Amino acid sequence: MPTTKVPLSDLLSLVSDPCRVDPRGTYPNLGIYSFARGVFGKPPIDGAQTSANTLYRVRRGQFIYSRLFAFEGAYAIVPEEMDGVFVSNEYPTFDVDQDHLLPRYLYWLFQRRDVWRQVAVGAKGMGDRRQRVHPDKVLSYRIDLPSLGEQHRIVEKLDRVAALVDERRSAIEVAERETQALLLKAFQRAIHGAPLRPMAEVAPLVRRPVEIDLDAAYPELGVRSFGRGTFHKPELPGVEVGNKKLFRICAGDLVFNIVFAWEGAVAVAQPEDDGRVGSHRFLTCVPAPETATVEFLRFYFSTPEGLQKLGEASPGGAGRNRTLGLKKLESLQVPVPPIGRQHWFDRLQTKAHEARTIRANTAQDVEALIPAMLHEIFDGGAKAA
DNA sequence: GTGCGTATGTTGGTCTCGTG
DNA sequence: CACGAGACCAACATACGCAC
Repeated sequence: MPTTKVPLSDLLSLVSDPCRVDPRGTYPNLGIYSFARGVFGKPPIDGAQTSANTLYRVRRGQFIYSRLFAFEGAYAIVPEEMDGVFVSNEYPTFDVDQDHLLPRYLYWLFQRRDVWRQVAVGAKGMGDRRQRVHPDKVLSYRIDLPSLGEQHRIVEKLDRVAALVDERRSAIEVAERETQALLLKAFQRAIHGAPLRPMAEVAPLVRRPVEIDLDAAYPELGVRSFGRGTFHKPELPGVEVGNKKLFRICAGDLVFNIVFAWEGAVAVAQPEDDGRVGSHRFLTCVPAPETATVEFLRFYFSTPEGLQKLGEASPGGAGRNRTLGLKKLESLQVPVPPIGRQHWFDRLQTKAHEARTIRANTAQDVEALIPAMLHEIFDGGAKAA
């Protein structure tokens, strides 16, 4: 590219429009999402509540960032609808010299991780997990500055592709929801008219106590809420087990995290989970092969009906900690259609899962498109000197 | 085993104090 | 005395473990 590098200080000027806080006033407020995902409205600041005595007004088209989160891309252009909104002193704001730089071009430039990283190099803050970025760091960052016409062309191109990506993304989301809805419909058909039987008969509790060897290590298994499956916790050395009882988990177990079962902490132990252990908070149930399949039951506990039953079997009100009662689980009634119908449904689940994997891959490709274009446009050709 | 309180981790934010 | 940077705080999610 036949352009020269220009420091942002030639194009941006740090501005500040301080307003003394009036305790009788309220001040509309904005925040900036990390990863350059734009601004968001925050609840207005109440002049009587806040301890700040100065707030700063921002104007549309200004370039703004969060000093605390610049390292992870909290940069934005103030949109039309946020004109005149207030921010604290943690949000440096700049006027853009629009005769030479399109705000939208700057927006696209700051979509790039590379740029965040380069601007934040040497950022202040050692002991703290965060690193503030000083406005001088931003102003001294040097960018390629093509002509306004060229900037227009680049912005137009990126905006066009971004719109397509958005379209694609929402199409994927729609397909995802549709699959889920179809699956639920199919499930309801599968259980239509099926008898209800207690868990104790359908998938009795199977506990496999572990003898603790002080020299051994015990890899623990966790179950995420909201049906998000299992996860691996670090190994627990035998000496650290203390008096906690551990139970072995086998692939194919239906595992309940009893504290969070009511919000969907139910999963099927996968082959890679086999042999891991869980505390007494993790219940493992094994379906009787001729009666029920584990995936069928897991699905039931992800439906509104199944979750409601888990909720009813989980008393307690210590915040989100609601322990699923053991006896209550054993007597919990689940629908048990003929095993053939369950297998039919499980095949549908497998198909749906495959479709979801394919969509996830497509989604990944789609999401990679913009970063690839940014790379090509902003650092194709000449390397920074 | 159960129910419940509490510890710990994560994230997004403001406060305040030492210092040049 | 303004400002920068760590201290501190709030809200929430997750995990632990005591006492009955």
